[in-house]
Amino acid sequence: MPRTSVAAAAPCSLPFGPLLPARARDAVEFQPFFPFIMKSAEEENYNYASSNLSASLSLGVMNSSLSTSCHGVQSSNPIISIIPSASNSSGYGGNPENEASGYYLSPNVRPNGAPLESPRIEITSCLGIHSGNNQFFHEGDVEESIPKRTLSTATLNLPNVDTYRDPSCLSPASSLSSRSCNSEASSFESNYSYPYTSPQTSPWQSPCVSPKTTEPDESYHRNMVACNLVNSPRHSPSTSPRTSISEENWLTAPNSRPTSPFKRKYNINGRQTSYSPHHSPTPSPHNSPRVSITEETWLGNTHQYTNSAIVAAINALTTDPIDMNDGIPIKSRKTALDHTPTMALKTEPICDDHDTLSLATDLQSEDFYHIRKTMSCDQYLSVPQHPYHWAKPKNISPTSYMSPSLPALDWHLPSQSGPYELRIEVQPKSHHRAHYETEGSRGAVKASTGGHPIVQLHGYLESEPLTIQLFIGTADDRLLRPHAFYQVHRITGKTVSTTSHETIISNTKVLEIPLLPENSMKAIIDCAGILKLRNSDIELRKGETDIGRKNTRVRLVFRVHIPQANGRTLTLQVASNPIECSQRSAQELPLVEKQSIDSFPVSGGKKMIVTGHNFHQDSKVIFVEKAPDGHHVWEMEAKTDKEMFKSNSLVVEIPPFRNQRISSPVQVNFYVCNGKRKRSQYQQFTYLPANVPIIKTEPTDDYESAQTCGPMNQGLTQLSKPYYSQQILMPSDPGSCLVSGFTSCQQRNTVMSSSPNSSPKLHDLSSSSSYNKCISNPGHSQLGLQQPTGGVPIIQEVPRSIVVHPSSPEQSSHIMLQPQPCSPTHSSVMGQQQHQQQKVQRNESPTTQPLSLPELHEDSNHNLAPIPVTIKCEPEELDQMYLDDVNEIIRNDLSSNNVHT
DNA sequence: GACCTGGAATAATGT
DNA sequence: GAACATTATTCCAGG
Repeated sequence: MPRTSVAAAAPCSLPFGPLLPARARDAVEFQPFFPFIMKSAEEENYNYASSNLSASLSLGVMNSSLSTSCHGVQSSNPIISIIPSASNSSGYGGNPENEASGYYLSPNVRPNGAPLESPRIEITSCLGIHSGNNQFFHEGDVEESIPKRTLSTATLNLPNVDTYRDPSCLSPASSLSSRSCNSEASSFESNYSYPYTSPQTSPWQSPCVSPKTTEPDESYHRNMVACNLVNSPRHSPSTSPRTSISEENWLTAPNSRPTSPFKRKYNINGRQTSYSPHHSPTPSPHNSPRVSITEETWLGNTHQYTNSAIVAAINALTTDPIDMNDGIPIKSRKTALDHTPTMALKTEPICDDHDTLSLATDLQSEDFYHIRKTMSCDQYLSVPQHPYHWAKPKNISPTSYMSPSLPALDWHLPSQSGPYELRIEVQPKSHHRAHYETEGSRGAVKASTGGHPIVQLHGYLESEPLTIQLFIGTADDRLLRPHAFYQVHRITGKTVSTTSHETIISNTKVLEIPLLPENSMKAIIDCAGILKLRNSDIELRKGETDIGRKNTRVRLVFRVHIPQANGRTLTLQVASNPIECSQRSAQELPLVEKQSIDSFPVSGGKKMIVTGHNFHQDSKVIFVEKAPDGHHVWEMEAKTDKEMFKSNSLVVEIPPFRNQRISSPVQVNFYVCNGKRKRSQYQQFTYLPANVPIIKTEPTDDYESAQTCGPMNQGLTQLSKPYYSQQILMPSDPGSCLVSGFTSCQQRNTVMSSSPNSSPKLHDLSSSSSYNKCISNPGHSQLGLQQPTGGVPIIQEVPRSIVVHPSSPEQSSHIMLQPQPCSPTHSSVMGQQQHQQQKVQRNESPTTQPLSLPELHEDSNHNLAPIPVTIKCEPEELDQMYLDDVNEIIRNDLSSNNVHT
């Protein structure tokens, strides 16, 4: 691990990964999946007085001792402070429709009476550096705020740069494209300068991959905590110390087709089971969020993404501009600036923030130059003015400034908050052949209707234009994040009507598209193509553990940052339906886009219309029920109506389910098969009990929710799975369900942590995505069993009980088994949590207290029927007993996990 | 001439 | 390890 020396009180955004003791980092809790509200200046200043970066914590997954210890960090390291989280009655997991305020990091009460916010990451950073790619950054604000922060004091000395670089990553197979990342040409193409020596500014990956680690076993244990946090190479904006030109020239002939750097073996879940000697010495690839996506692994593997939410948040805090272009080959940035001035290539990573680049591109030249003068780093060049004047913010408070910390690209955000909703009005086509760097553009992504995708922001009534950010995200229903092997490609030309603008954020190209009130805040996305990066290039990136092979589905991810009157910024995000990007798949594989019915009683018999592509007359539709280990418990070919066959639609008769007596919905899958190895992805389908509602405690509402709400439906379905040792009722947000505008069955993934591979004791942070998607991405709604530490509760299986870990008390109110308020006759989970919340509030307990849920009984015959939930009303004084007991269990779990992970 | 598009050759990789 | 199948990447040609 590289050593860093940091000016003690330097108010600069510094990556705290290697600086922060592992325990502290472990304890840091993020909430990356809710509308991101940037802090007001007042709040910033409050924290600034004590720390540069303060991470408010609520230890949903950590024991309290960690929390305590973390406080020590504050004194030992001025970079980090952990601020206990106060209670907040409105958390993030609430109904996005009626609890808009819940999305805000609303100030509560600090110990001294000052407002205290709910758990989050606070970055108090040097302004200029952290203006981020925020086009609302206003010059006036700059002048007001900059003097408060000593920009020039920010230093980050990272000696041993060479040793920090992992020699194993000096790839003999690095290609021209990778080389181009650091070439002058690339900087010319991208408007930016991309200094070469990234590793020293990329501490995030280091805990796991540091080549200085010479004793794997020892380092393994020593770094495991850190690795849990930083295991995602994707989250390291500097994961790739690109091989230099000389290195590559030495070892490879230009233009030779590179061989894949890793020939990997995968187990049934697509996990990597053997490692190339070139691979970075990351201790546990199983922690990697990057696993190949295969037919077998398409279904939930969210347990693999442990702590990815935290990593995502770390990524958001990362302030590394150095190799943000790393991994973006030359051509991927080619379109950015045919008309831009040549730029110098500077390598001093003085101003250590990738957001600066965004800032550079977002600001008009004048503003930017002004800021540049203020900043100590001047290696960034201006961007010529665009015909569209990238939006400036309203004149906010003179003392306010835009927070540096726009949410990282792999944070999960909702599509709706309060009056605002970001919606994809026209979805892209399910196929788009991405182009390689060696090819010419293959044009913009089109809509299935023939036009182009359309995105619209609803509820925005201001006159200020906004900007939509677009990047290419993963399409598997794990944590949505930027796709490692695809980048958005800016399309220009006379056929393109939409202005766009490229920037790069943490290795990811982002297209910025104006969202104008005169266009009803609607943008036609006719300027976005998709570039395919060579697998070998990406896989060679340091720390990259995902593979590109068969990982050819992407989503368009749109974001909008909405300035709020209080100076904060609300960020909404929505992702498109998956897009298959391979040529072959586009020609051969059947692809299901829609189905007319998501669920039906076990008797079956009803006709279901499946629409998609590449259907044949002899296409088969197979219904399967899968065990967590992937084995097919049941498989049945559905009858298809040959006469009604079309290449883009099939009429299928829903087969009867194998068990006609289920008492709760059962989720199965189906796929279209055109022959051997030519299958569509799995689609979800839910068999409903023949007659009875399932949840007796709240039969009507729950049942209806199950019927009408995809995520809830899935959640209930999961409950019915016989694989659970405990039946778990999923918390669900009915509000988010109401938001759902697309069929949940569009997605095929079932987020199930019930897999035998997923330890029930592990808090799978990444599974947040599922819950989050329930909120933010109706088209891909999923419901996970656990929630990350971030804004929503985590359900953790413990022996004989179910524990809910709200990451902070304020979020507990969103743990709901049913939409309606609990009645006194059955103190529902929500009711208990409210008790807890109130108690915690009274006690001003800053840390998360796990909450006890009523015990659920294992289905005795393992036959799909959980015993109806009976929720016993406990005396209020038992709450603390529960808390204590559960805390103890969690401590034990965590300590054992830390040892065994 | 640049871009877009479809097709296919060929290498790499997996079974 | 060979044969075959599948996938990735590059190349070509036409619009």
